[in-house]
Amino acid sequence: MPERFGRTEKHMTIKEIAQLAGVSSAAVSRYLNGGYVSEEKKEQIKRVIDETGYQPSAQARILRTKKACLVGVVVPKINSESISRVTAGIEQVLSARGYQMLLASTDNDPGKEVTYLKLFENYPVDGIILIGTVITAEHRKFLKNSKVPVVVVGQYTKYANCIYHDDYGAGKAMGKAVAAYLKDEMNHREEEQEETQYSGKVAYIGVTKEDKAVGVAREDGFRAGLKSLGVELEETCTREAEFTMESGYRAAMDLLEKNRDISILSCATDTIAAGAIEALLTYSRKQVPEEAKNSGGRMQYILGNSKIRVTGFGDNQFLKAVTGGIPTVHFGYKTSGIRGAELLLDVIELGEKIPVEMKLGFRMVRGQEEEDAS
Amino acid sequence: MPERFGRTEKHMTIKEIAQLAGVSSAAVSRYLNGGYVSEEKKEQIKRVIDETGYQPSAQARILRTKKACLVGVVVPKINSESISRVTAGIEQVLSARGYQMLLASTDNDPGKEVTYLKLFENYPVDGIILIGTVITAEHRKFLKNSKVPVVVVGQYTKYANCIYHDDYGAGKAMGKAVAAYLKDEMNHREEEQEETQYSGKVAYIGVTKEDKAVGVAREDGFRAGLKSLGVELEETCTREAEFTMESGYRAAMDLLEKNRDISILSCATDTIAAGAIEALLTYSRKQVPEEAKNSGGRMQYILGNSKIRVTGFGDNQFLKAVTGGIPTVHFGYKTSGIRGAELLLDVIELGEKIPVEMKLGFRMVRGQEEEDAS
DNA sequence: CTGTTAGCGCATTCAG
DNA sequence: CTGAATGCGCTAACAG
Repeated sequence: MPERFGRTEKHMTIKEIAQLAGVSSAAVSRYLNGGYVSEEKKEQIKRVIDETGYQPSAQARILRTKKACLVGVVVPKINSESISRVTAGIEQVLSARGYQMLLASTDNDPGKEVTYLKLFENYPVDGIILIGTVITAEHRKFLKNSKVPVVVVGQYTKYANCIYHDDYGAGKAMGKAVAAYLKDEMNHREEEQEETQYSGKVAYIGVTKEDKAVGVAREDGFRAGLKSLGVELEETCTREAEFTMESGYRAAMDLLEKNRDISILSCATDTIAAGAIEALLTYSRKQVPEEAKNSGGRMQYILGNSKIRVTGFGDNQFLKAVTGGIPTVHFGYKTSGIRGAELLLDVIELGEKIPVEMKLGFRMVRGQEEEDAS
Repeated sequence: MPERFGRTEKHMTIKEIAQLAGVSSAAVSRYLNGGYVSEEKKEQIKRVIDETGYQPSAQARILRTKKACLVGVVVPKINSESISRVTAGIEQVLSARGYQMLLASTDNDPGKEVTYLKLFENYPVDGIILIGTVITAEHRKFLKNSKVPVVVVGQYTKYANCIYHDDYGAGKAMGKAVAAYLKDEMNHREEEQEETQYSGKVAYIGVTKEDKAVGVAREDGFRAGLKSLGVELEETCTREAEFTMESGYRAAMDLLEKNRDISILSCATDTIAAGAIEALLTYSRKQVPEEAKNSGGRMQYILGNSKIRVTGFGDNQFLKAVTGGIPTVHFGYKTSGIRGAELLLDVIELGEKIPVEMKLGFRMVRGQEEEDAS
């Protein structure tokens, strides 16, 4: 093991390089930035820089030039497929236009969100993208007074350029699909004169109403979709969860314990849906241990005699891969990242002043079993 | 819609604040940093700052103080449970000690890794944590000469403080478990005198050998574990995949098409395993459409007559939730994040010079079915 | 307690 | 083409 690491070569400044090369610091600066330098001196400078491994302090450069070629992205969490899709989109246009991206994760804490926004504001970044969850008064205040341009992705706001998804429309489409499925099942049962009573009851696991997109628009749309086909969502069959699998698991367990006749369990996100699937798996093992054992624990959708279906939102590929896919909604997450970055760069580079609000559409994704049937 | 956003209030400097408050800039600086200021002037300054919404430029402060209370973390990808566990550990100790964390994702491109390391080196961060994949010559050069302290998590290196996992040991344990399972199955078949021939063949989907931890140590350990119980891994039954589900899917499909007698399919990561599960699901639907249909597409582990088991590494909770769990290995990812951050802060704050190499252990996680049996 | 002064490392004038 | 001088916004050291 070596005795110590790093800092073997003293941290050099442009001045020292200039001295070693026998030129002025300005010449070195020009050399670095493509200004006029004679071939002769170029050689000198190059030699010294190679020898010393000198790297100019971006820090100081930015203080001077006010240009970092960097944008900061504030995200609610790191371990999320939807968010990584957004950041992939952002990164794509950023790197194409010579920018780099720095991420700050708030771990679903809106307070931290503002903290990191302020950090970025006073840190050398040219712009900020906020992948929004809730927009509090603090957020609004920040957006109004920010020294650097900000675009908000995933939430509507009138205080900044924003790109959001048609959560209401998506919710409504899902509500209709769920209602249609229920009616269809009922008809089948009737035709086949099955004994088992089929309630056709639907349950919903939502999220905090403070999240206007996922918590409000998506759920309102869902209810509207159900209602349009005459199905009602009973309040005893709704729960509120965090944006985690564990929380979805708990909510689903509670729902299952208190309601024996749920036919379809819709969740506000695919992550929550994953927790719900886990709950069904656990619950069915508890309830019908024999059956579960015989099927190798794979009968997660079978609870007692009635089949419970789970639906989500977000089109999570991991979930689709390992379960075959549940009914869900595909949002253009990557697209929203792309558009968001483009918007931001237009403001940064072109000084675009006209505010933009952009709403992106969606696409229903049918689940495994329905696909098979078609 | 408002006409434009932000920058409504001109960007103020400490000097302007001082002028408005009728004091010196130094007084304002002291006010901001808790130095001596008379009550009277405090009032003045407070008033002006409140009115203007002034926020000091962290940028300039850091240029001066060489202290950012910030650490940069370079990660290979954003959408990963293991990595988010590491960053959660880092964040935990960082925030407890008054630091903030910035992330840079390289999207599995080792070239970008060095780019971002250099970015952080010249930006105001006090230290860097690299969640390592491959350590190239470029990496070593950087680690040797970095102006700021670096700790590497997830890979062994002698050029920096590092914290890594016992991948060899974990691989070996998994190899042994797989071999034991195979022998057990063979015995069962023999006892019950079943017709179906059971090959007991094992396949492995690994990753690039450039990744010394996952690609080399883990696989070498796995082979050693198998061998210790007399099982061999045939070269025709190995594939190399990227660290993605899609890649795991492709590798598994290829394996299944070219080898009809695989009994157990071990994967270098749970993410790859998820792709393999998807492949089994797809493949079995293709091969035995009737069975698959009858079981609602849930018979992903049944291929023809022989049961194929999938194993992974990483103890992915999402996978466990929706599938019930496959045999895998739990690494102390969060712990490595915690220790890594502690190490880094000790170097930053205490100037700790003694190099540290830390190896963390693991824990086997049995899959769903085995748990049931016990 | 306070204001003045001198840089942090760099890029950009402006004379030469 | 080039070097000396100036200042980005802030804090540390000093003298009041």
